[in-house]
Amino acid sequence: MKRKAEDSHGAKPVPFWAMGLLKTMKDPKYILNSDNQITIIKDMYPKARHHFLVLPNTDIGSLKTLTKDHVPLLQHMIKFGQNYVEEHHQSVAFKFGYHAEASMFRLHLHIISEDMDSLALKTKKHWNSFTTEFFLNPQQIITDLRENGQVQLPTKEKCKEYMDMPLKCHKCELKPKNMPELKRHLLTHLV
DNA sequence: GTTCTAGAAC
DNA sequence: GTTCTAGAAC
Repeated sequence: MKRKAEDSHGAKPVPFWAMGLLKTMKDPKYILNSDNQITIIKDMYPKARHHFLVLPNTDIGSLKTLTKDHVPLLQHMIKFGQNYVEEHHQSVAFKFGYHAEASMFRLHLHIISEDMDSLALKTKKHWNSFTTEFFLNPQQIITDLRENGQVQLPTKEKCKEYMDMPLKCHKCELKPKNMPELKRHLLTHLV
């Protein structure tokens, strides 16, 4: 019998790259602002002209480990992000949200400008992670915690369904046949 | 998460 | 023949 990529307890090993955010949030080159609770950084591979991440300074792995006690922190993360973009990018429209399944360790709130104009935006998965229900409303996360004490996450199957959805423009009804067509089309929505 | 690339799609 | 995507990465 061949051994799978699991340790003796059956837990999946965390790949080294999944720890990347912990390093990035300590790198002055990427840090935009911080306080004693949270840090806001530039995403290393921005999927739009402006793409930031707000992370708690304490060791919160993901949405799965959140409890009611985290509600004030989560509210602070949103407010901190709002203040940052209002001060530095006043005329730019942003979306705030969490990925239902994050690849990178350490909870992170995405703040991404609505242009989606970026060389690093390459795949259907990239696109659907910001434009389908895979992208979770941060206020809904807080509501879940208040009402249920935990976050209501879509199942693994639902997440795969969102990732596999056909491409659709987030600003109009166009359904491009592939990524290059989508990216060309996005330019027509730029101001 | 990204990079790389085989083979599918065109 | 070229473009494009999906899956492996020891």
